[in-house]
Amino acid sequence: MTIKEIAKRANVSLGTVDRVIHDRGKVSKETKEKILRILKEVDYKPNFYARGLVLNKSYVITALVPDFDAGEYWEMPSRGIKQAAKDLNQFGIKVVFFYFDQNDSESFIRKVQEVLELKPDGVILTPVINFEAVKLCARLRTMAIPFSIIDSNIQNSGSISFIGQDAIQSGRLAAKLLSTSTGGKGKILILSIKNNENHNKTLQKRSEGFKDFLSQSDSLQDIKIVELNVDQRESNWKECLEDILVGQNPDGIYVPSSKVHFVAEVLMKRKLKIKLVGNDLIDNNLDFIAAGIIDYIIDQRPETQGYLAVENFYKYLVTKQRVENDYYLPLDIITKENYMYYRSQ
Amino acid sequence: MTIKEIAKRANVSLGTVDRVIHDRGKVSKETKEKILRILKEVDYKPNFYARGLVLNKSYVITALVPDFDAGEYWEMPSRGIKQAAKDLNQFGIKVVFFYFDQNDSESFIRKVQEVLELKPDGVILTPVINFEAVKLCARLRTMAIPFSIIDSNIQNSGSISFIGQDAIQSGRLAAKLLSTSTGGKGKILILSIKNNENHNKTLQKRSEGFKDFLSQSDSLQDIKIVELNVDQRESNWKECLEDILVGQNPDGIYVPSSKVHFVAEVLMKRKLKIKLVGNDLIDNNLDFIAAGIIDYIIDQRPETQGYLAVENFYKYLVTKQRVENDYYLPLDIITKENYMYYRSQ
DNA sequence: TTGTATGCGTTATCAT
DNA sequence: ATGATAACGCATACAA
Repeated sequence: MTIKEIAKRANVSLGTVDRVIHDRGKVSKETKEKILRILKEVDYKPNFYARGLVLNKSYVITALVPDFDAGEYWEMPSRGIKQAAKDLNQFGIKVVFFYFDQNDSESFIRKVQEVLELKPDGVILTPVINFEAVKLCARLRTMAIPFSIIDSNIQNSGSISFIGQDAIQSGRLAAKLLSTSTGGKGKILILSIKNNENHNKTLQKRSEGFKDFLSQSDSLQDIKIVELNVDQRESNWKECLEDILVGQNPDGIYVPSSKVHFVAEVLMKRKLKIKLVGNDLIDNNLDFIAAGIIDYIIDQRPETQGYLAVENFYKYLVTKQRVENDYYLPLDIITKENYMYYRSQ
Repeated sequence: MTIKEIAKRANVSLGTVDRVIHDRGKVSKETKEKILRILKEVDYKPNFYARGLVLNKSYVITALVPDFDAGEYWEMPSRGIKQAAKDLNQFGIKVVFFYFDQNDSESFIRKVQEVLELKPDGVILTPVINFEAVKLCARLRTMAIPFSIIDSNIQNSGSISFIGQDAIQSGRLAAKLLSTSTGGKGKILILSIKNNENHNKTLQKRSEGFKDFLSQSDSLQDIKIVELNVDQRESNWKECLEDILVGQNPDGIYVPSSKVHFVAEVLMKRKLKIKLVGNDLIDNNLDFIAAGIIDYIIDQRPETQGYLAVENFYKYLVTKQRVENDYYLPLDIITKENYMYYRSQ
């Protein structure tokens, strides 16, 4: 059903119908009501193609994400964002990337400046440098630029959506898998590998969930937990790591981040048979999952997170649909027997 | 870059450019080459909206799937297909469902007749009634109607794509999870619940993969496997099931289908603590996963399968993109700690 | 308050 | 072999 046909039905011109549809006023009450009635009756849906053609708008979305080396975690959201940019290009969606150094607040602040100068139609941001990210949210609100947050959330940020993970539940899940693997007993090591003070919120929540799970289960009271950190800013951190693993010799290890491959490396080299659970099916972890050195990876689809963030803007800006506020992605359990079907979804 | 602009560059009218783009001939060799060169130079991409508007085509896709009661497996693919039909409606994609009784070949044959009479632009089919499905593929090929297969595959069918699961690997994965849960030892029961002779190909492959995994692992040679069937066509099959479970009293049970909830029911009722692994996060299994009665569910995203099948036709028919031939979906591992994020993806 | 005309980019048809 | 033009449905500027 087209506007023209509706106009004919209502005995008015299509201009009048259009004014009613867009609520531009200048229509008498009676005709407005009549047209509204017909519109509802025929369940009028504007022709997507005609609408897109005449509007011919394009939208610039900026993606403010940490830079990365190949194989690292932040490559994944970037991939998803790029793929979505490609798929949605025909609808006028353009994505401009701004990469910052996650260990350097100043670099984030500089990139924020560049983003704001661009006056984009939407911003995708990652709250890795939390304090500055919160400030950015406030500025975007006053500038009336819609934004969405991926990875981890900022409460009451005013974003159109959050797309990410439930980090606490991720930790609980890890605890379930690891404790099952060690037969519900033994010594378990929670090993955090950090390289700055900024983005350990997620690590912290995962550890919390992990411990919570073990403490709440009556049958797992025999498990002994040891919590240790390794700081990548120390020059000898790799030796530290090795010393810890050999010295502690636990039955299971949980690394609440994508850096589990560093541990896997040591286990392989030293031929240590220790159950190992970590996060994120990044390239660096892939071989260790395939070899069974890492027993389980918990993955929250970072690629999909990036993709959905862009797609959400498409829905929000182009099709004017409402978008979900909070979008928690599934916590995928990945192991030697199913990892091969998890790449490039 | 529009056709008009390209025409100006080439000093011809836009009609000529159009003839070159669509290779309709009636263009001199020199001008054709010149235009082709410019087209490549500017990387011309037709405006999606204008194209859609002027073509104004609509496509009818038929979905030939088994009927179901609420909460059963086949509800999932149907849901995905419906969702895709809704999302892609604006692009002229219309889906017509034909539900058949999976225990009655005749009903399938009747529905096939109806499908063919409709002369659809595409067919989505499920090879549950394998023999008849193979015949249908042949007829669709001669009628030049593109079709795609979901769930389980038919070799060399000539489909534009297959979207489904790797059933053997699914069985292997189940074996890994269940054997880990029983501590790598004990008695394990493979329990198939059937109600016809048609669709046990998937069950068979899963069982095969399951046994294969156990036999190939040196450390799992202590595990004793018992294989049993329950036939739902017997009036007293529920009692049979109960007798088996109580009589065998195994350490772990693998039900290679979505019907694992029937076993879970008995375990709950009889308060039996037996490790249980099955397939498909259908509504009927949901409460048992939440309660921890079912330890692991392996799910191959049946909803996504349906969605992708329709989306593939959109790509194939509307945007004329190439589509993937074989599309194996990830084997998701679902358990008490992560099931809540797997519904309505 | 209402109606009309123009254009968006592509396709397809009709003249030349 | 080439060019001109109408049509798709919608949005909008402008005329009445």
